[in-house]
Amino acid sequence: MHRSSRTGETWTIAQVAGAFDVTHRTVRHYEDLGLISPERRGTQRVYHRRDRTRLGLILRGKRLGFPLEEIRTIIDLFDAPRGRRTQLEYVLDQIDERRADLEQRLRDVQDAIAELGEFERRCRDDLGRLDHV
Amino acid sequence: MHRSSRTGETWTIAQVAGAFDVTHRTVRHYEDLGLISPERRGTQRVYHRRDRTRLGLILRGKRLGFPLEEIRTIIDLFDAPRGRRTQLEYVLDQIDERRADLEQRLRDVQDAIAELGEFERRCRDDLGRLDHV
DNA sequence: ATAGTGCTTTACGTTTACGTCAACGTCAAG
DNA sequence: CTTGACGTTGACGTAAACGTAAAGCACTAT
Repeated sequence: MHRSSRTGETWTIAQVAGAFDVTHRTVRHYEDLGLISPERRGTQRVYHRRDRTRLGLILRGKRLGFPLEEIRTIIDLFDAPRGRRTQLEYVLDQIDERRADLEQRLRDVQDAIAELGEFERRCRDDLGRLDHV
Repeated sequence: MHRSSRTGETWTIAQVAGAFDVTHRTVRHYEDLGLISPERRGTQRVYHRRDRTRLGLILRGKRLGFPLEEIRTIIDLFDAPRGRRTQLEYVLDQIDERRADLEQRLRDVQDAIAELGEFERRCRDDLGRLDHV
C-alpha cells in the first residue's frame, strides 16, 4: 500500500504524472523552470495538492498556447505577496494584461468554431445534392 | 509607385509580412512547410488575396496554440476536393474532431478568464482593506 | 556606370520543450 | 542479500519555429 493512501494528501512523481497523463520527465522539467517546487523527503519528491493545482494550471496554459516562461510569471502572480499598495496595483495591472490576452484568444476560438460550423453547413449541402440526384 | 496599387490585388512579400506584423522569413517558412504557395512572376513571389486569407488562418491557429503541421492539415481541409461521398464524409469527420478540440480550448479560456476575475476580486478586497484602515 | 533598394536562395544558429539514455541510490520482497 | 521497482541527477539529442548572416540578382535613381 502506498503512503498516499495513508495520508490521502501526498503523491509521488509517477502518480502525479500518471494523473495528468504526462511523463515524469515533463514534471521534472517544469520543476527545473521553477513552475512547481515539491517538498523533499530526503532525496525524494513529495507532491501536495498545491503542486497538483499548479500542474493543472500549467497544462491548461499550454493548451492555450502560452510559453512555459510566461506561464511561470502568471502562476507566480497568484502566489505573489500583496501586502503593499504598490504591489497590489502592479498585480491588478498584470491581471488586465492577461485578461486582454485571454479575450483575444476567446475571440479567436469563437471565430474558428463559427467558421467550422459554416464550413460544415456547406459540406452537408454538397452531401444533400449528391443524395437527390 | 507599386504594382499593387495598379491592380489592387497583389502584394509583395514585404507587404504581406508588414500587414500581418511578421517577418518575411516567417512568411517564407510557412511556404516551405506548404501552408501557402504564392504565384511566381519570374523569381519573385506574388501574393493574392487567398494567400492573405491563409496567412490570417495560420496566425490565428498559432495564437490558439496549434502546431504548424496541424494547421496545414486544417487549411488543406478547407480546400480539399469534396466530390465523392467518401471524401465528404471524411471531411465531416475531421470537422467533428476539430470542433471537439476547439471546444476544449473554449472551456479553457473561459475558465481562465473566470479565475482571473475571481483573483481580481480578491485583490480589490485587499486594496479596500488597505484604504479604510 | 554605380549605388541603393528590395527580392532571392542557401545554410547554419537559436530557443523551447521536452525525449532518451546512463549511472547510481533506496527500500520492500523473496 | 540481492533483485526489482521506483526514484534521483546529469547530460546529450531532437523537433518545431523561426533568426541571422552571406551572397547574389533585378530594377531604379542619380
